[in-house]
Amino acid sequence: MVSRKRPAGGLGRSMELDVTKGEQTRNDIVRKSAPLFNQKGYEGTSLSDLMEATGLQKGGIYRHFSSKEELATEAFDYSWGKAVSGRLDGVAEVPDCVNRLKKMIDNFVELRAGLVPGGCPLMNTAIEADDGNVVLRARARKALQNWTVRLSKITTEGIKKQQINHRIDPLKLSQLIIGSLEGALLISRLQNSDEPLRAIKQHLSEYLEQNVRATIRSNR
Amino acid sequence: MVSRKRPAGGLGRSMELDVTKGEQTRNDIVRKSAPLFNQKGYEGTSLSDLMEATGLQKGGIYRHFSSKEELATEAFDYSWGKAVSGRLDGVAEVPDCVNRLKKMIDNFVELRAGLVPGGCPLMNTAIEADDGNVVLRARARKALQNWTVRLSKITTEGIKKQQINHRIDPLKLSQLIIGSLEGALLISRLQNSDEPLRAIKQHLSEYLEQNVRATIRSNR
DNA sequence: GCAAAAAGAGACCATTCGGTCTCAAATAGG
DNA sequence: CCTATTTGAGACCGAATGGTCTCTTTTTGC
Repeated sequence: MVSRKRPAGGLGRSMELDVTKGEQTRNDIVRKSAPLFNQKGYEGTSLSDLMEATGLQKGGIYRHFSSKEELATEAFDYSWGKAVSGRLDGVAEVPDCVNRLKKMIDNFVELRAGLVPGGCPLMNTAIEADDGNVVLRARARKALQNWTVRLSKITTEGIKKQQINHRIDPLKLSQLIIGSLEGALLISRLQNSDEPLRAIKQHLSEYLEQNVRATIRSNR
Repeated sequence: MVSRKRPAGGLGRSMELDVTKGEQTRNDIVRKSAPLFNQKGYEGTSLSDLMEATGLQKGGIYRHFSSKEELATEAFDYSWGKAVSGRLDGVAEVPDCVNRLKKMIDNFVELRAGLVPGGCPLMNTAIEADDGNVVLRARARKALQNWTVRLSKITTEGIKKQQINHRIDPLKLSQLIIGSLEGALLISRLQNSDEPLRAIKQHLSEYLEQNVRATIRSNR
């Protein structure tokens, strides 16, 4: 494991783009364990669960990860990555910044199922790790931070382009949107109903149009 | 344990209002374990934790509860009861229904700390039990249901008294408020900042005044 | 104050937990 | 093809888990 890996442009035996057997297995472990961690939580997911899901024995798993926590961390990153990319899917293509925010909200509401089994990784991890695992909590914080910044940039751009009211605080707006969506998701999951999510989408949409979008002649 | 309890009006030896030693202990166990469950979760709270918190041995605890789950359930009810009573504190006294909703929101935002250690029991339990413990999940659902109905009644009364726009759907409004508050709480906890909570309070307040309160002459 | 009932301590139990280590099998570079 | 390295199986470990049961101590009603 020194410096002999990745045969450069070698079109050798591997069919999966220069990926060593070990690396492939490692990725598989993360990919297969991510839904488990998201559904059952860090503590709720046992080594036996992971063995069953991956089809490996302990030795096989611990060969690639030094601890359950390390695996859980990477699994969270994997789940979060999927969630974020889903929510931002097609967002960049929308020219108007208010519509871009609305598109993101729409993605959140519509894609919530199927994308990542077990609900929003951020919410799940934030709550479980809140009074416990510091590593995971830090990861969740970073994830939220990252998402917030992404949204804020849209708003900032919108203000610059005079599409968004310049009195709007980008950070606050981002937190408002994220909080509202996460809260509605919580209610929706508990009630087994899409209604709360659709209601918040409607609510935020009206708010964005009425209070966020720059008026034609926004003088004061 | 037949029918010899509670000496009626007997001002006998008990100083705590006719409460048997056993009942007292039982209550103590619930009261002392509730914060633990709310902070560390159901799975995250071990029997040893409970023994330490209550100052009892296993035998002492299991004398009063048949399982950890039974205790956790009662502990949730206890925590939730405290949370609800805190949030509704002084609400009934407010005459105007819109102001009553605002008072409840205010209570939620201001009393969030100190009341119940570990955050909102509903959110915590809902998420941990979502893909696991069915008993606790049912309890969380019921709690949400109860809270929703309480808010809805305020809105319904407001509509009848012509304080609230009759086109408002009480159930949807309740879910909007609850979802927004819970979501903001999640963000606030993760960021260690009150700001998101204060922002949602402001946001909801404006929404209530502009879109929910009945206008003097609400004709269409 | 006494006898009966309730309460609690704590030894004990099987099971599962996360984690380690050895050794055989599979892979990979020359 | 052949050997060095990587990979994975699985026996093993101590600690901790939730739960049971017996026996002493305390409370209780009379």
